[in-house]
Amino acid sequence: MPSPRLTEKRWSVDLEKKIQTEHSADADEYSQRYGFNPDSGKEIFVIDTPPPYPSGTWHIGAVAQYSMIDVIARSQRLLGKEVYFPWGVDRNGINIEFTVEKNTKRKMKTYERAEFLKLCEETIEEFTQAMRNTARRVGLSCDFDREYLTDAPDYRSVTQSIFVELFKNGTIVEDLRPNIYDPVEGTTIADAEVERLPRKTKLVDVIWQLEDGTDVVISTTRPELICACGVVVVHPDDSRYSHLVGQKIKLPVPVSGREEFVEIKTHASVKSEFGSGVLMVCSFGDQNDVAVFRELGLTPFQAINLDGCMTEIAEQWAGLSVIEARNAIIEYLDNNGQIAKIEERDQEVPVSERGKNPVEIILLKEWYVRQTHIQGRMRELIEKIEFHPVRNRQFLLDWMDNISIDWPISRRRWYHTEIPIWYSQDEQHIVVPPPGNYVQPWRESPPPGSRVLSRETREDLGSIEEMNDALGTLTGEEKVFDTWMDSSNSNLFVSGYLNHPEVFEKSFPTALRPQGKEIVRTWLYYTLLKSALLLDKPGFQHVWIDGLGMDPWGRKMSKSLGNGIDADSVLECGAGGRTGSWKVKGPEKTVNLKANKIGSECFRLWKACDAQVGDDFHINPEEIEQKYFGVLTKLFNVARFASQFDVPDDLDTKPSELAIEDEWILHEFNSVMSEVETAWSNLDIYTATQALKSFGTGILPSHYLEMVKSRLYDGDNRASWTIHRIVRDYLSAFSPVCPFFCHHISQTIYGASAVDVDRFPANPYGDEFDEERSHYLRSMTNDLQSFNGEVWSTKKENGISLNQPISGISIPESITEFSAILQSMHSLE
RNA sequence: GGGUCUGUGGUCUAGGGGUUUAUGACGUCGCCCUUACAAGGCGAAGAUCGAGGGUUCAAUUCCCUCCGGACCCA
Repeated sequence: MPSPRLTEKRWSVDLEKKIQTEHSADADEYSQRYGFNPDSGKEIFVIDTPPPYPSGTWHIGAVAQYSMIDVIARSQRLLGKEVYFPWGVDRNGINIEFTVEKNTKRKMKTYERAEFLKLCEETIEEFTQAMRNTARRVGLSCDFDREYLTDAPDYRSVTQSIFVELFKNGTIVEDLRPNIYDPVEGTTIADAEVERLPRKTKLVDVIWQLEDGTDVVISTTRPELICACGVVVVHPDDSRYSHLVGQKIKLPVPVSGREEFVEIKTHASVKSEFGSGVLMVCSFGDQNDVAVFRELGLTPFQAINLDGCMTEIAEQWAGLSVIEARNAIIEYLDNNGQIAKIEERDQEVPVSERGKNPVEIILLKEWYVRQTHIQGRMRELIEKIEFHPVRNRQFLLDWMDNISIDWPISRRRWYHTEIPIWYSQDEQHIVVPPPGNYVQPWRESPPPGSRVLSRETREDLGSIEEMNDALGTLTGEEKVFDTWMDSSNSNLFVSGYLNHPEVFEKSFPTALRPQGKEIVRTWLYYTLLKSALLLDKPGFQHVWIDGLGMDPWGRKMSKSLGNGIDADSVLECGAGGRTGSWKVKGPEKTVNLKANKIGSECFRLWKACDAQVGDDFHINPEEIEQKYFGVLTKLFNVARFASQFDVPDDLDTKPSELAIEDEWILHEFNSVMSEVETAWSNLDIYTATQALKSFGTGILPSHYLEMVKSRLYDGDNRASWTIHRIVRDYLSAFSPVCPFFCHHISQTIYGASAVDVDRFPANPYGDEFDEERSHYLRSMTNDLQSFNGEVWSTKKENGISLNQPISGISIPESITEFSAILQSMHSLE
């Protein structure tokens, strides 16, 4: 073999790492390659990448998903778009507060606020650095120079400006409403942040009495809320109780500062078969209570305070925690003979997603984004968005069907974006900063140019400088925003809203929102809501919703199950002679998975080939290696083989007199390439990668290369033109999936990197492309393949080695045009 | 408990009323060092298309029920 230009014997993870290091070594070269240049004149394609939340480890499923977003970014560049692939990190939120609390064994509220914020910032920066490394390692072609952090002043100022904008247009309101509240963490949370855990609860049948002394049994799991009971209801069709309706019933425990009788009414929400079929409605046991209070126009009581303790109306139980009060009241009722029965029940208790604390519904003055009024319009706007896969649009629509209350956006936490408001002394006015300022009202005065608004009418009354005297002492708002208030601006931020209006003009609606399906109800929904409220636009052109990474048995990966797989261990598997080994808890026993070499290219190839977008995918490192490392080896060898033959000077101009087998493979290649181009345009990674993989490991090496080997060795430059043209263009088309692999090979053989190609490779026939001729040649493919297979197996059966001559085999009529080459290929006699 | 999605050889996947004796890949088994590649080649075995009903001349495909998984909700 003449010496190949590609000198490495094989593809390896060490080679991959070397290429990767060189690739990011020169920062200028890197940003030339992957940076966003809005003035390039190309069509702009902005990707609203999901800013990951740094928590110490980056979930391998998320990394896999992210690498596919990179495939999209790179394929869009290949198609000639000006791609902005941002690198953002979501760093606001209660998670990092918990981490700091855990690390220092001190609760947040025992700190000075500023001191605590500093601890959070330092801790999250460490986690962020680990994440940046993984992002580079998996080959993300993000514009790392423009990294955005959601806790940085530039990002937070956008969140704050958008809040002011929405306040002015009437979409943000302040109100005293029932809110879901986590008493342990001391903050309001949104519907979307509540989850349910199974617990044992006591269902208590309490004996109440009517005015005339008749006993009525009412079942409840929350006897401590009797003091907040506003009405007792039965089902309108329940004949057992119809005589009760309209009567008054006495609360079975002493209360303070309220009427001790309530009326009995009917309500359709009562489940007659539950307990005794008589229901006490309290402010607020659950969402249904809230609804009943609203429908019947009752005035709610405040039974639980911000610390999760009973208020004054609970009489002698005031000041006790909810649980203490429950036990004490059960005991009290029992001593008075007012308990008919107590039953242990399994119940799903609503808890906060982050703190896992049972939540309460209490009345609080909070800030809200109005959303119920705009659902219809949002549906119209969503119609204009293309979903990938189409069926995942349903997740969004289902969630929207369930929206019945506004979105509470204020939180009583610290490491979040502050609500940018100061209140005047008489509380009638509010002061908001001018756009472009990040403010911290809990420790700062309003910046110059701040505006004074009427708290009630939102009317702009003038600047702070003009109004200063009328305001008195200002009080800064201490509350902060729900983190989704920040992250739901990501598409606006990366598209240039407020900061780069001329870019925003060209790039909104944002070209693509890629994300996982588990955050449709939050990130996707809230982002679309913002776009609708602010701009009355759809927010995105495409939404790409991927499935989740599961363990090898299809279960969710979690710490408690012990079935997690660390992303870095897979990416580094095979580097520096290290192999990978994973102990993963399976459904029956712990399994030890082993692999010798994976790396980023193999990992990306696996995800691109093995899972359709939207389907959950099983992550098994053994399988990734077994199925896909060999593909890289094969492709590498094809290129290495080609690289021993001189590269023609002009690969762009097709020689006029090609042999029929050259023509044939070019047409086969063309047809694959047009399928790939279409697939890349449709964000269809699976189809593009599959098509390339099967051509590159199948028909190209097994049939074409075998046919033309001798011509190549003989220095036939039509054959070498054909193979080099195909390899070069193939690498370009494949570069989105395995960028370092393709970069290295193309750079070595052709002196130009496949990752820099910004036009999808052209059909070598150009204007002379003859559809009929193409069809005619490709119609012979099957016969060629089976003829070759037949010769190979016949030789084998007869113990003839493949390079020895064989006689008595005739070439089928359908492929007689290939007679000459087939004869020499197989040494037919 | 409800909604949405999903279930194809050991594993992963294609297809989506008849052209299917179900595609391809990996793995398994047998044979072969063949001048890029044993990280290769040739060949073989392996699936009542989750289970049960129904619609139809015909179901892996459509419908229903159930079972398993995922996501979401009460």
